[in-house]
Amino acid sequence: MSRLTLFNTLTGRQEVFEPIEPKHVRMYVCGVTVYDYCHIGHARSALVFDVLRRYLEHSGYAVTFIKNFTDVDDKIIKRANEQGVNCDVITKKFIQAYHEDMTKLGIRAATEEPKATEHIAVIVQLTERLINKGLAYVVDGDVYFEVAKYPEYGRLSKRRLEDLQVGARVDVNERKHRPMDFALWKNSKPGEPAWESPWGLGRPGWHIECSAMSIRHLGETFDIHGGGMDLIFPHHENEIAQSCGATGKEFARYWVHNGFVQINKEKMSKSLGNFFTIREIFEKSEWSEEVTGEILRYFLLSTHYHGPLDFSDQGLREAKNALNGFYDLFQRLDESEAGATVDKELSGVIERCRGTFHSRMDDDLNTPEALAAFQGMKNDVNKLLGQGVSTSARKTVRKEFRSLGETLGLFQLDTWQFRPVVVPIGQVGETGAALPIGVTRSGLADAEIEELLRERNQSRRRKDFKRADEIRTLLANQGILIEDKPDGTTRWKR
RNA sequence: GGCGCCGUACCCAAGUGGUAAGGGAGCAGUCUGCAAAACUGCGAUGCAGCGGUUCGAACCCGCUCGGCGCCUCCA
Repeated sequence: MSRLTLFNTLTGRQEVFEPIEPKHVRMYVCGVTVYDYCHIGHARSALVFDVLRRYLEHSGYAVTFIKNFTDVDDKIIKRANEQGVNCDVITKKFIQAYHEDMTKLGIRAATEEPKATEHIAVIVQLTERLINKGLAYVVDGDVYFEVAKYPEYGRLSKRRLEDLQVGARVDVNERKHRPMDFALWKNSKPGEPAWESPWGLGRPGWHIECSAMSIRHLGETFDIHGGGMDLIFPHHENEIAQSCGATGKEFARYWVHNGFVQINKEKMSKSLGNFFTIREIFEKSEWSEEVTGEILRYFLLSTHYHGPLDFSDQGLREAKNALNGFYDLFQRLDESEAGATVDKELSGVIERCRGTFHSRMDDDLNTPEALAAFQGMKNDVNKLLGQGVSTSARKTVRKEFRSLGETLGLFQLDTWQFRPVVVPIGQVGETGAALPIGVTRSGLADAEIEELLRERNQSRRRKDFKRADEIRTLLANQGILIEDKPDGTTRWKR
């Protein structure tokens, strides 16, 4: 087991993580409201918790990971009305889009991905429980949680009720006892999705669904609850009030929140219109889907999850250049060579990287430091490679990058080549159709490249460097980079 | 009005009491027919500013300046 520590928003401190069950972690993360495509901010949040989940598993825990879809909500209804379709047309479409985007990013599906609309009965039960306890009240088919009845309200977001009421916008809903009270159940208007309930036809409020689904899938008390910083208040504060109010037990023990993705130091958001969707970035990328996914992961993990992160093309380019170095090394590791003079030193290098990686990740998932550990191993291996490393030791190194990198979703590709689709010369442009993603640079088939390199090396042997350089230029124009090795052969990459 | 975050080299970014990781870009060198890659070297006497605590502070305390977030839906 690891000695993982996590920054817990609830206590405001970094704490040693100890799950309720020794070898089993139960975590819940607030997913997305499915009314539009996801942007990079959603990607960051999803990635952070994917990495947390993977690292816990890597550390020997079994993890039950629940991530919900909010599929009943004002914004969804609005969007459906605009398009003159049923809500489930909208939600189905964007749930599918979500899965597509996450797959491209290498983010694994959660153990369960429950939907609010499939938990109406549980939501109703929980609401009844709160009414019976005197913590909620019914007004004309609406049900509200009475915040004043939960004395600990504000303990997550460190706010006092009095402070909130001063500057907060006055709620126009006069049916509430107090402005801070929030809806558990909403009386539905005609044309809105509605379910039978003891209070008439209606639909659930936003916060109650997460309490209901997390309790349903993980129990009344579980280990980790996560989401973006913006959910701390009021969403998570309300979840705590509802859940603890209903069960009388602690809800989640560790609250983990990720920082925002920003554009020019401003929060990326729909209202500001300064957001990039995940699919837009993949579409615009000049690299293949796999490579683009890895660039994005490297970029997003190069900043600690708790802080803000400014999204930029330059940042992406730097991530790509950093990754180039790793895959250049992997290519050299694939080449075989006799000699094993420094194999022993190499195992020391691996051990050191492994130790650093774990201690840095244990420290509140310090992924920037973890990446630095990989850089260190890369540099050390590069130095040793010139001194004689056996083929089996090379394989061991590559395997180590792969297994440690798996936690971050990095270093899993066989080749860092920008060509999921090879379009032999002559075929490009004939169809006139737009090229698939990743082949914007077109390319030559492997055999054609090998043939040209054969000719070039013959030229070099004849000292016909003019012809040799012509071929280099020709290949470069097709996006092929070549590197001459000391033994007279040439390696190439796209 | 309340609560909170951030300010480290050209850029990105760790470090949060013991004398500034790492990456990207740049420059110089080794190697090379040339190139690429790799390797070597160079690069903040200083961590927004000013005070204070301390043997010692980027890290703790106070004030100031600048940027941002939440309090309304938001990852």
